[in-house]
Amino acid sequence: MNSPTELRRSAVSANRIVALASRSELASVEIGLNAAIVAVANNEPVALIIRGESDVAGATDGLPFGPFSPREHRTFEIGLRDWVRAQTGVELGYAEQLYTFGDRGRSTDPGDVGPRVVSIGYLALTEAKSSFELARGSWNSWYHYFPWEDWRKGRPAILETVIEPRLRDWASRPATHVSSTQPVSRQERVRICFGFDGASWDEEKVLERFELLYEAGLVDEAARDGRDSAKTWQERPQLGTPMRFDHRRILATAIGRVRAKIKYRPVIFELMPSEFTLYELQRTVEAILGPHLHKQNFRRLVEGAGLVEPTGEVRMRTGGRPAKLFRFRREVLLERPAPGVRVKPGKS
Amino acid sequence: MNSPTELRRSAVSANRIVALASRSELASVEIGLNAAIVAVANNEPVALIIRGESDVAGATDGLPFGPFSPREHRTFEIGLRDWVRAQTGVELGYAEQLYTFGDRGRSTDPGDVGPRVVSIGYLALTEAKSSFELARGSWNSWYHYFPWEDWRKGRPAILETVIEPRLRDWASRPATHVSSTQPVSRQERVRICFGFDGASWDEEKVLERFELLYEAGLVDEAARDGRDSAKTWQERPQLGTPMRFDHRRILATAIGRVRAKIKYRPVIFELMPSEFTLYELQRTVEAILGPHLHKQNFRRLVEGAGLVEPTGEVRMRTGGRPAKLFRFRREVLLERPAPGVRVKPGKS
DNA sequence: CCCTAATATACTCAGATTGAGTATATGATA
DNA sequence: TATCATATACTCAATCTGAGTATATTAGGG
Repeated sequence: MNSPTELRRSAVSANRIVALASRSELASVEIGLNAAIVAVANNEPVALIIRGESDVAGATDGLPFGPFSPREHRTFEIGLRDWVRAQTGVELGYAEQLYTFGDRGRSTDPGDVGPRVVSIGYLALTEAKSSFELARGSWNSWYHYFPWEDWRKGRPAILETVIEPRLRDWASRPATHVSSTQPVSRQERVRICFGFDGASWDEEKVLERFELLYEAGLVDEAARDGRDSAKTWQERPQLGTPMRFDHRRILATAIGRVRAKIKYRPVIFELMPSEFTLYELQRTVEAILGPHLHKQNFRRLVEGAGLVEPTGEVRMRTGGRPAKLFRFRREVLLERPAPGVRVKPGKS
Repeated sequence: MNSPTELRRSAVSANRIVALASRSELASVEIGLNAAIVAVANNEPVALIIRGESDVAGATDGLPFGPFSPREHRTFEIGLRDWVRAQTGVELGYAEQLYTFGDRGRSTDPGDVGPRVVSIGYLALTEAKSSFELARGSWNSWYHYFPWEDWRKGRPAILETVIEPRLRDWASRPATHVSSTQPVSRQERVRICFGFDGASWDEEKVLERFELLYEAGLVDEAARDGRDSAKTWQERPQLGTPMRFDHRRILATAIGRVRAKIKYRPVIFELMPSEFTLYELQRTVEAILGPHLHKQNFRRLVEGAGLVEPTGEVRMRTGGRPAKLFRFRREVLLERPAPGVRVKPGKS
């Protein structure tokens, strides 16, 4: 088995396909880089938001956006760091590519067949500096844009009062396009994504939830893009602050990715100062993940995994017994395959 | 906190940045879609390979590659499925975006400043059909391209005999560019990626390992791209079959992603026929992950997680007691947040 | 100066999960 | 019908995990 059985009748060589790629129909694509720059400030998870002119639907907020110029930059990431620094004054720590967005019908101009902007979304993590140090933009809470993701005070009321009834309504209507590639019913998708009927809430499904609200026409972007589903609502509540272009979708992707990532990579420390107490670390994790964690077990986990080491110092005036200060043990990266904050929600 | 503190002095609006994106320096980027189409045939993990004309270094093998034409396709994925079907006759099951590759110096033509091809890599999983059903291309074993990843018969000898001495040599030489963004020494990277000095082997680090070999100039692609490190070797062994463009890098990314993914999503069933025995399932998982698993615990895990249900039928002529046939229980998707084959290697 | 509130840190314990073993069932084959 | 080879079932100890109680150490009020 596994012997290469290249079929000789394949007349079209890969070379010809590459040649195809040079034809004009392809040259009309433009590439932009979008950065979801995430930080935690005062236990609030924030993203760096640039306010621009209103789009046709009145949205002003957007993510930092920069052109990718092949001549200047050897890689996407170098380009990204460059213009983020130039535009906002922020020096990115950790950065990873998220997703490349290129769907038609996501732009402001739904019918366009002209040059399309393909945007490569990046997730970047950084320590929250004071807003006054920003050359441009501001740190806004995630939950400004995704109020239904904010579980820090328990299940957000907006789920019961607004989202659930409308999504159930939408799910009960027949799908416009019955597609065979979609084996799961609307009902089931709604149930799983939003944890209705006793299904559990998966904090990582941020994008799936946003996509569902978009499909159902319940977010402003759907109306702006002229989706039919948006027209079926008599009056539509505003679910979170809308963003320009498809930036809210990119931010949703970023939030989902961070929430998943801190569980298996020690990226949480990108958001922390160099020295911190274990409780500060826990609060930061909670800011990202949502519900509170069991304090004692969190400590056991973090220390047991060798993620941190005490500096020897303590922090006074904590309101009680002084807290030991810790720093990130970079060496874990060399010791364990995938060290992360593998936490599960608990009591207290 | 978290009140939007947009600074008024930000004169450059996001709109102007978007306008920038329309300038000619950006219009010169072309987009291609690459698919790493993965299957398992006779317990061998394979990818669909297209053989084309030799590149300057003599590499002929490549991944299926197709242009992305914005006019024709609403989304990348639709475009991908379309030309994969047209080119190879394969109907893709599961597909997910992997990564967008755009580094300069990765192309055949290192000094180019002209139009750059940005390729969006996709991972697709499919049930292995007979090679004769392929309109074009052939199913080749992964390990053809990455022999050091094949741990099915224990640690591959090539690691000891060829890779380790050369990587140690390379690691002991000073880095050409001492970069502050690279806090980990060459020695440490080599140790962690390849599991030397008692470090554990992480089967997911496929890309990291390939990148390291590339940096060290030990794979043919590095010589082709004119990397200095490749010139330092008197005679260079061929480490795996080279591929055209940066397709081996894309394939490495794909392998790493599948290996990670089957642990937390039930994608393994995309590679299986609709009915199978538990041992067949285990063999497929082993083909993807490498070392063998503990049989009894594997069964307990898979059944316990509700991933499969018996069909009631049995498969005779297994060489012993007949094996029950199972099918994938699609309902798990609706029950558990992230069901996958969370397996760890074991004995027997 | 001592008591109390508040927080940090330490220890305990039962139930669940996991690694790894042994035992039994059953068809194919000689 | 004995034996082989494989499938399947059961067992058990070690570890991990969720969740609780107990103790230490400061700040601040009287």
